[in-house]
Order: sequence, then structure tokens, then C-alpha cells
Amino acid sequence: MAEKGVTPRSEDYSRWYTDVVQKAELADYSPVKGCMVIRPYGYTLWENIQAALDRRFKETGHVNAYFPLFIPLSFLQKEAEHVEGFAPQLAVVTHGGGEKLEEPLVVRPTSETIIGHMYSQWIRSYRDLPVLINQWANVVRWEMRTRLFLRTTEFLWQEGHTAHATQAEAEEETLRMVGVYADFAINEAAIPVIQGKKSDREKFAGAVYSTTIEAMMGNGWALQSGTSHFLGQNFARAFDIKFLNQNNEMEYAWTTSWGLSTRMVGAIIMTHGDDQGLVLPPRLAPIQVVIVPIWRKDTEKMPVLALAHQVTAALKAAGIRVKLDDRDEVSAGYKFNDWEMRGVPLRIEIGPRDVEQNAVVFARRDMPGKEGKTFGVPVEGVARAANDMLVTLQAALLQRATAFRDANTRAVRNYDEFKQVLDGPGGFIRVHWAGSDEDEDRIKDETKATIRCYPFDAPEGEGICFYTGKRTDRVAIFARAY
RNA sequence: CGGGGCGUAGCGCAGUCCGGUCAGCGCGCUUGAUUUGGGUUCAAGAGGUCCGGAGUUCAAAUCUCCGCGCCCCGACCA
Repeated sequence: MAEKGVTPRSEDYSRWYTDVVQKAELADYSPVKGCMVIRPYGYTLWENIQAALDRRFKETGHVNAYFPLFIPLSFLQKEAEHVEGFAPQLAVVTHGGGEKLEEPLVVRPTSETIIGHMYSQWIRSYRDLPVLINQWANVVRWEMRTRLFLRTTEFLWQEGHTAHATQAEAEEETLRMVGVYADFAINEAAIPVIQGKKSDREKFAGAVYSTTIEAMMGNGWALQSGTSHFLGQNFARAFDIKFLNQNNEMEYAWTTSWGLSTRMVGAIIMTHGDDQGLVLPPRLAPIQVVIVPIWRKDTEKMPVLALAHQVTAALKAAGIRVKLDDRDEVSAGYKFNDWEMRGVPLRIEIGPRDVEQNAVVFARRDMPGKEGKTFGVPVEGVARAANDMLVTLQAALLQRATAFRDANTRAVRNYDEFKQVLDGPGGFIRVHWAGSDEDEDRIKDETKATIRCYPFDAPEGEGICFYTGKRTDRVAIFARAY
């Protein structure tokens, strides 16, 4: 690893990613294989993600609850597709208190089963519906290959589980929540995700269908960043979630589930980061503004620090998450690089020249060097100016990511072109698609690209499938994915 | 689990082929100066059961055998 800075993205993208995660002190490897330690800076970022999501969940009528970590193994086996999908990834507890357990307990990989079991006891009448519950939890999936934040054995997430009286209501909920994820991703994380439906091959084990938000990472790969599933009556039948309707008839409930995990942190890193390190969207950044005081002589130190404290207080009063870096033992240049690595959106530099003019210097993280600096920002009204700059930065990040995604989204006319794009520039391939599940498998085998989603927003209309040559109005986005 | 690579100071590594002043380097850390508008410089210092075990040998980081662990590539996935 380089002593300073990170491996350039162009040299080795996954190395760059790992470097950023560790050097920005977001997370570290743990002594347990496949697990990571989320460090305070990374955890604060996650807390900000949680707050932004939780607010949206509450606004859409959901409440939080908590269900147990351990699930009887037999529960997993009640839904055939579900157990088939998750069996290879389960961690199972066979002993407790020095005794062999009568029935093994699964460490939850997801909670549809145990929540389904509880819902069957809580739901009696149509008057009990809908049930709209979310939980913030950790889950465990024994993955073969892990990567910090993107795929770890244990990860943090939220999982929403809802039950409804009608299919229409449940489907509406499924779409509402994928929409909430998209709204969060776009407006908080500045990630221009694409909403769509998963192909049958990629859907959640046990779902009727799954919806997703798909993001494009800096290397052109796709990252599934949140999912919302319509479960039909599959889990209701498996767990006997029944209610009496208004006609006094017994019916199975219609359920949904939806989740978004710490993987989102990975999405933020790979959407906005650059060769200087992390770049954080202001709305989620643990530190939105860092103030770096600069002085030459001891006589300059006092007035510079005095102004720095004054500006810090002004920003704090305006509700900005601000940090004054008054460390004595490192140089200003060191601090610049340090905070750039950590992705702080706005840096305010205050030196003797600024004290004289009663002004400060703004340096935005998304633009390197002088280009991103604004000199002579008056101290009077500095909080307002900083706030405006944060709004500008938030918009600029989204705009840049959107332009990148669009520039790396291509159409192809046939399979040869498809392969050429994947071997060349990569990115998203947006095509008409009339292939079968087997066709999809074959393409995955041959190119490693999968259907990321059938986008909801598909104004293309009818066209020719690049693979089968058939006419269809279905549009698919293919990409290599994490 | 299949294929590759690796385990020596907090981190990154050299040394291993050809056993013997090989316990070394860079960064980081500590102390003191110097410097501070883009990662200052210098000096002095602290820090290691060479992954573990067994064996060969006068002598093992180095050779042999057996373990353990990690990383990368594949099948699986939020």
C-alpha cells in the first residue's frame, strides 16, 4: 500500500476501494473471517443513513419493532423457495449452555419466517390490517467471498415486513417502498439509482417478484442498493397468516418485505469517491465542514484561532456539522490531505491574510486545487454561505454521478456488440429483451453480466430483442454487478 | 470446495533458493528542535516468542513434515 493516498482507481479499482475504506477509517477487518468492524466515522455515516430512512418510514406509516436473532431451523423450511435460496448461507447454532439443542437455531439471514410466525398470531381480522413494521437489525449470511461493506458475513440493515388485506394494497406498498429507497438514494446520497423489477432469476427467494434500486459504481459495475419484494401469499400460506374479511370469509394475507443495508455505504464510496479518497454527500456526511486554521508565527496563532472559533460557533449555531481541526502537531497541508481522504464536503481555511480581511477561504471537495476554492468569503454571513455551498455541493454530486451513469449506459443491436461493450467500456447496457431464463443464464455464464432490472421508466416502446431478434416492449438493463 | 499467492515490529516489506555478526529497511509512533496558504526537515529513541508444533543440525526466519490463518480468482449473494 502506498504510504500516502490511495491506489488510483485506474490502476486497481477494488484496491482503491479497500484503501479508501481503511484510510478514511470507515471500517477495518476483524479477527473473524468475513466480518468487519465499523469504525466511528463509518458508523456515524450509517447513523445518518438510518435517520434519513427512518424518517421516511415513519412518514409512510411504519413503526419500528424488534424480533429475535435466533430462528428455529424448521421455520426456514416452511417456504420451499425460501429455504432453497438461503440454506447454503445459514449459520446454525447447535449447542447452548453446554447442551446440544433439541432443534437447531438459525442465526437470522432475514426475518420473513419469524415475523410471519408472529403475524399469524397477531392478525385475526381485516381490521388488524395493514401491519406495517420495520426493524433495524443485524443479519448473518455465510458468504463465500466477502468485501468490506458490499458483502460481509454479518451486516446491518433494516427490514420492513408488512401484511395487507388485498393484493393491490400489498403491491402498492412494494412499489411505495422501492420509491422511498430511490428518493433516499437520489436526494440524500446523491446516487442516481434506477428503479425497476428484478428478473425471475434474480428475485428474492420466496417472492412473487422483487423490485430494486440499481446504482452504477465508478468502474461501471452495478450495485443493487435496496430491494422491495412482493411476497404474494407465499409466506402467508407457509405461516398461516389468515384473517376474516368483511364477508366473514377466511383469507390469507398479502405480504411484502423490503431492505436496505450497510452496503449503501459502499455505494456512496464507489459513486462519489476519487483518487484523493472519499467524497461524501453533505446531507449524510458525519462532518460537513472542517475548519483548518493556518499560522506561521506564534503571534499569528492567537488571532487565527480566535477567528476559527468564531466561525465554528457560527456554523454550529446554524445547524451545520462542523469540526475545527486545531491540531498543533501536523501541518496545514497534511490536514488538507487528511480531510480530503475522509471526504468532508467543504473545508474552510483561515490564515493571517484572512484575519486581516475578516474573511475566510472555501475549498470544495469535489473540485481539486485552486479551481474549487473561493477566496475572501466574508465572515459576516459565513454560515449562510457555507449552507448554500453545501446545497450546491449536494446537487453537483448528483449531477456528476448522473452524467457519468448516462455516459456509460449504452444500447446494442446484437450479442456481438453486447460482448464488445462489456469487454471494452463496460457500464450499463440498455436493451429490448425477450429472452428466456435459460438465455439469461447463458449470457451470465459467457459474459458475467446479469439483468439488473427491467426499469419502470422505459419510454422506448416496442423494439427488437438484441439476443433473440423477437419484437418486445420489455426493456432490460444488463451489467456486471457486485 | 477447486486454482494461485502469502504469513518476519502497528502497517508495508527485504532476508529464505546457497543454514553461521540477519533481527534489518521504509512509513508510523515517542522526545526535542525546525517548519506551517498543499502531505517540512533533522537528531535521538521505543518497539519483534521471524504464524504454531515436531524434526534434521554444533547451529534454523532459512531445510523437512504436520497443523493454523489470511489474501486473490471461480460457483453464491443485500
